[in-house]
Amino acid sequence: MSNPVQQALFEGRAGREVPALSISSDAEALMHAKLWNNPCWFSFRLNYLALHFNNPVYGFIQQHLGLLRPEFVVLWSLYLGGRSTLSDVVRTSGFPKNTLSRATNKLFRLGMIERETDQEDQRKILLALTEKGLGAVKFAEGVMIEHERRMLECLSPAERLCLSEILTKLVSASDQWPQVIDADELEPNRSCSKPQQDTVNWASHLEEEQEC
Amino acid sequence: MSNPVQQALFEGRAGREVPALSISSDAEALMHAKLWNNPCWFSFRLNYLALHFNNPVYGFIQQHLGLLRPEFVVLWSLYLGGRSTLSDVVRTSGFPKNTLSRATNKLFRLGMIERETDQEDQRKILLALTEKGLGAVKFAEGVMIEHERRMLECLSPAERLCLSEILTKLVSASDQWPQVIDADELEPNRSCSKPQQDTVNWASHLEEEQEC
DNA sequence: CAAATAAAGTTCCATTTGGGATTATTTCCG
DNA sequence: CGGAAATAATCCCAAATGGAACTTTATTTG
Repeated sequence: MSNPVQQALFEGRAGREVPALSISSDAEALMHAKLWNNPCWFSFRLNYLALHFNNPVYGFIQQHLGLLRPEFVVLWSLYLGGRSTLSDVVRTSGFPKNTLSRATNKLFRLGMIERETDQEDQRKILLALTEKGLGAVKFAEGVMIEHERRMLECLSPAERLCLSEILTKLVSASDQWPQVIDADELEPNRSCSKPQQDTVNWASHLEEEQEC
Repeated sequence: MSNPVQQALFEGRAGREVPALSISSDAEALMHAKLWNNPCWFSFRLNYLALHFNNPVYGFIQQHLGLLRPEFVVLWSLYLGGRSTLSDVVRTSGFPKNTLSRATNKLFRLGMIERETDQEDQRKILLALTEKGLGAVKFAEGVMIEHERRMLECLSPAERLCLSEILTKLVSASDQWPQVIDADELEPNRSCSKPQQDTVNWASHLEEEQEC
């Protein structure tokens, strides 16, 4: 562990190594700072890469299928998981349930899914793709796979393997991460200038704000 | 390359290896399919992991600082990049400019940023953190770093180094990815059942849809 | 140099979003 | 068994969002 980058990674401070390249515009300088000098290097790059998948792909889906992201999320879930309830889709997608309920209604009116009340448990409504829904998914699937392929083509096969293994490890560990952060858990001695600061103070200015 | 996972990665089909574990609920089965049987393994895991950072962290920020995500994005940008214009933040964040314009107004009214018209170019308004804005960022920074640390603690130092290098490579290549996907680029012979299908058909049902 | 074009920010307004209450069904437990 | 708690899905409505038009200042071009 002689290398400063390895040292930083060991301490959990990776990603602060700065590639030496000349910066032309101000926006480039800002992007450079966000990418290479960000204390949350991992999360920022994660969001950055996710954005570069989502924007083109969901833009395409909206333009050519007329479906919003939550709507396509339902289709994709049913494609991968088969007949499922709305709650199952909610739990595996991170979208709120009323958003997906609306999405489901629209897909049903478009004839892309079918609904059937579960006779075992009449609270549940089982959702499934129709032929039309499957066609829509298949239509988008090619574009999604192709875009992902282009994103990954800069990596060697070994690097792709390594990435897959590491992301697998992260995803598998994710059930041990806190779903919600509450201030009580924060250890009081952080690098903050005012250690004993009241954590609720910040929000107190908001009540005065009405417009906008 | 004897191993089927390596073979899949070489062909760009990684992530379809299925860990043998027993599945209890339906939602778990669906999640399993999404994680381990998803043709877009990379993008799904990317979004999944990003969600597990964003939801807790922005939930915390909203609760304790009273700031929405676009508002905090502006603060974080100014923290990392120093004095910047709104357009620079727009270009490096992926949020639309009116959303960030509103965010900027709110931050200004809260006294968290200051604005100064650039005397070189009077179209530009330079934004900078105030003491109060810096305090808010610092308050959130500890929580963000801690949450990211917890996400990465399942990896060995070598794995963190490897992940950092691979994400760096991906981010660096991202300027060569298409920003937008148009159907003209699609090669006609895809694995779709109807190769000659009109790509615009799908959206044609939407005009009829009024309510919801 | 004036007209056309571009760029930075804001405003307008229709659409989308999501927290919380509501309804209906099922499960739990005394 | 029967009331309380839990679960599935929807509804209501205020808030957030983002496309497009607009205003102002700068740059390009004929």
